[in-house]
Amino acid sequence: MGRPPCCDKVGIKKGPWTPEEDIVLVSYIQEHGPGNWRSVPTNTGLLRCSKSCRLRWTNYLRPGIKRGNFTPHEEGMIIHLQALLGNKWAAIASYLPQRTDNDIKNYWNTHLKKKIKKFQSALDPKMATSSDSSAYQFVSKSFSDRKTASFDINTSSTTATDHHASNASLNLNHSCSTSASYASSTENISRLLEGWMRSSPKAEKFHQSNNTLEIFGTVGMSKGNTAPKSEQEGGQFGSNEEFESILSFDNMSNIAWDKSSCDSDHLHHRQKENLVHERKERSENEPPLSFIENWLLGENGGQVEEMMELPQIF
DNA sequence: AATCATAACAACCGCAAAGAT
DNA sequence: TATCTTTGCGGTTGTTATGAT
Repeated sequence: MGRPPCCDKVGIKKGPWTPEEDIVLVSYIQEHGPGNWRSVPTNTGLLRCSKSCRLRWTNYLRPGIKRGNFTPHEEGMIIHLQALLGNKWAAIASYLPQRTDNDIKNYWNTHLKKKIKKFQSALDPKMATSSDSSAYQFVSKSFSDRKTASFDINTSSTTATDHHASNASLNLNHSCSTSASYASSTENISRLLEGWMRSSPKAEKFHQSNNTLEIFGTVGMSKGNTAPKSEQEGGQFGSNEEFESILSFDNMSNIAWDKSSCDSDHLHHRQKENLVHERKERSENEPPLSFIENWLLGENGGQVEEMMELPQIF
């Protein structure tokens, strides 16, 4: 006999939360702060298990959460980070302000995985069948192999692969569905907490520990890695070779990993440690991923937007 | 208009790590 | 140190909405 589920008690409600339940939960957290979830159902009268309450708060009711409509920038971040970290959704979420791990995970599973698969198919049907190739490896290999493709997800037209084409472009114009109508009501509930988040020391502490860092304006290419000049000329690669030089393993392996490259004052300590830890784990078995790491950890503030637009494969 | 298929995403489950006692 | 409790995480499922036939 296995372990009984946490919510199998008689009278424990499951399924979608109602606005009324949300209000009860938010009101309670507004007063007591998040945490001690075990006592929440008891103290609020909610017929929910503690886990459900925590999840509802974390994924929906918590202030500052952005729902739906992932920007191309965010898509790029997710793809890069997934390639770098794997399915560490919590770690990935820590780099995306206002997004929850659940949201990112769902978006990856329902959107990005398909897009990448489609892109893989367009470039190399054989690679597309290989389930263990990460997006990063795939992209790297593709460009190392000097294969190019034009791919427009928006029109669902995949023009495979003119091997003589000079430019690679993949316009993943996201086609996110509109947010559920109920989402807007949770936004309203979240707004109720804004004043509380500003005024309560307890809430402030919570906010700092949970809210992700606004890294977009603070990281970019490290000093050692010069951004392509075409970036300054409008955010496009001038040639396939230039693009390839950014993405190929050969080039990346020339960039030595150095913990000191993490030393941006702007980067959250935990994020640094996460990446350092991940890096150590991978370093023995895999080629360096220094490019992406430097891109994530570097100091060229304000260039990230441009960087994300440069490799338009994503 | 009805039915079926697919997409999107909210929520649950079980495991593991961290923290408390 | 050992045990118990709490929390966090990732995989998976269930429900609803939307589109196609």
